[in-house]
Amino acid sequence: MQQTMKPSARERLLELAEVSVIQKGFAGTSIDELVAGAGITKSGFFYHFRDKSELALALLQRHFERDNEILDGLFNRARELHDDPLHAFLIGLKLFAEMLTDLPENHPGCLAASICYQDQLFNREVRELNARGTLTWRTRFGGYLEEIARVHPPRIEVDLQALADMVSALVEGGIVLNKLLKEPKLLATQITLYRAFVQQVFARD
Amino acid sequence: MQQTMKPSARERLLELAEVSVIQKGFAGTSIDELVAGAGITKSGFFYHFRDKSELALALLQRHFERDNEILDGLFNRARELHDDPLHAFLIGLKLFAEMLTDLPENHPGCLAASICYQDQLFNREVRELNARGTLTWRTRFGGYLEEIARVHPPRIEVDLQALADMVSALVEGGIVLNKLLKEPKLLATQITLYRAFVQQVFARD
DNA sequence: GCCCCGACTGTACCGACGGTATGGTGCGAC
DNA sequence: GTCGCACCATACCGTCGGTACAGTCGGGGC
Repeated sequence: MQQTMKPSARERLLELAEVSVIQKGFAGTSIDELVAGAGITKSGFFYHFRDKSELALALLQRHFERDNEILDGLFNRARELHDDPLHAFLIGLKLFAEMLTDLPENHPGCLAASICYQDQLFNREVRELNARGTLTWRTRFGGYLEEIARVHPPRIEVDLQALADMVSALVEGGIVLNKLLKEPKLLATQITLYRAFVQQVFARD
Repeated sequence: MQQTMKPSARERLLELAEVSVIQKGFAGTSIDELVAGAGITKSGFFYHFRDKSELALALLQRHFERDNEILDGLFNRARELHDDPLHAFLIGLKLFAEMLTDLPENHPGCLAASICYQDQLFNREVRELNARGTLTWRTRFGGYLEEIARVHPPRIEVDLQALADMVSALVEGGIVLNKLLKEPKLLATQITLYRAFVQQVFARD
């Protein structure tokens, strides 16, 4: 009856878990609930995942991959629109802010922080993947900024790595503030502000 | 034997809970563990707190109070050191950054975000207190910035409320990044960067 | 001296949850 | 035809948050 063209139980579990974790947090997402939703039994869950940590791992992995694809898309497109790395980056940030207006919750930062704040629940592997994901952001934005700095020497002295980390911090923090204050535009506004800062740092005039 | 000048079981519970929550998160802090540490029984815990949410409430309240005292101390002292609101604010931010270098974990933002990411565990009261605490920060920094803007008209167009929220976002996000990457200076560096931004926005020349 | 009250203790129990164990089944590939 | 993947079924464990309720002990008021 219910086995039409099922996208495999594992996929269904991940899909359900993603939605639930974003809504209710990882600790608030029970295995029983997931298996009920996926129409399988608890044994089925533990066939696919050794434990809940392994589910978190798979979820994080998926998120980071999608995340990188999206960011690549945005900033590569921005690069096509403008030759100068600074202006391309500013366009990219604008696109990024626009994207964040639309999907304020569906973000890996959400997952990353959620896991970070309950990290005693998870094994080393999960924590390491989480750290690697964050380092990817540092590398990405650090790279953009260094490229910019070579063409446009900064008007004030700034630590470029810190300026790169600021994106991550604002996204993570913005998600928290958004959740607390229920102002969906907040995240986008912060990125826009960051954009203004970058402009101030590098733009001559 | 062990009842010397006991600071009341309730106080002991709060003290233990604070340490444990910061280390292991709220969900990772069990009531059994707390009562064992405080040398009382589970019944004793539920005598003082209706449930775990009420413990969170008390914890948050304590944190926000201390937090406000500390920030008042820093920025009032900064104000004594300089008459101009901009320079006083910049001094205050420097003091703030220095403070964050020392106590990177013992921060209410940590608690606030920890609760925010598991908010299905808590009742409305806790969530509202959490939101109020964040609004306090917005009001505080928004006030400083408006005062500054009256004396130093911004060189670029910025939303002052967003610029105020940026402090909260950077602190919350900085705590997450610090936890993930284990770089204790990260938070202070971000505040220092924010300071540079504020300077760029308002300083003539 | 008595009684009440606040601050607990002690015991027993509940349901939800993560997780383990173990054996069984349907079905497609080879 | 048999191998193994993708599950199912059942039963059970420890931990945790939480409930229920009776009992205890010391101090202050009367």
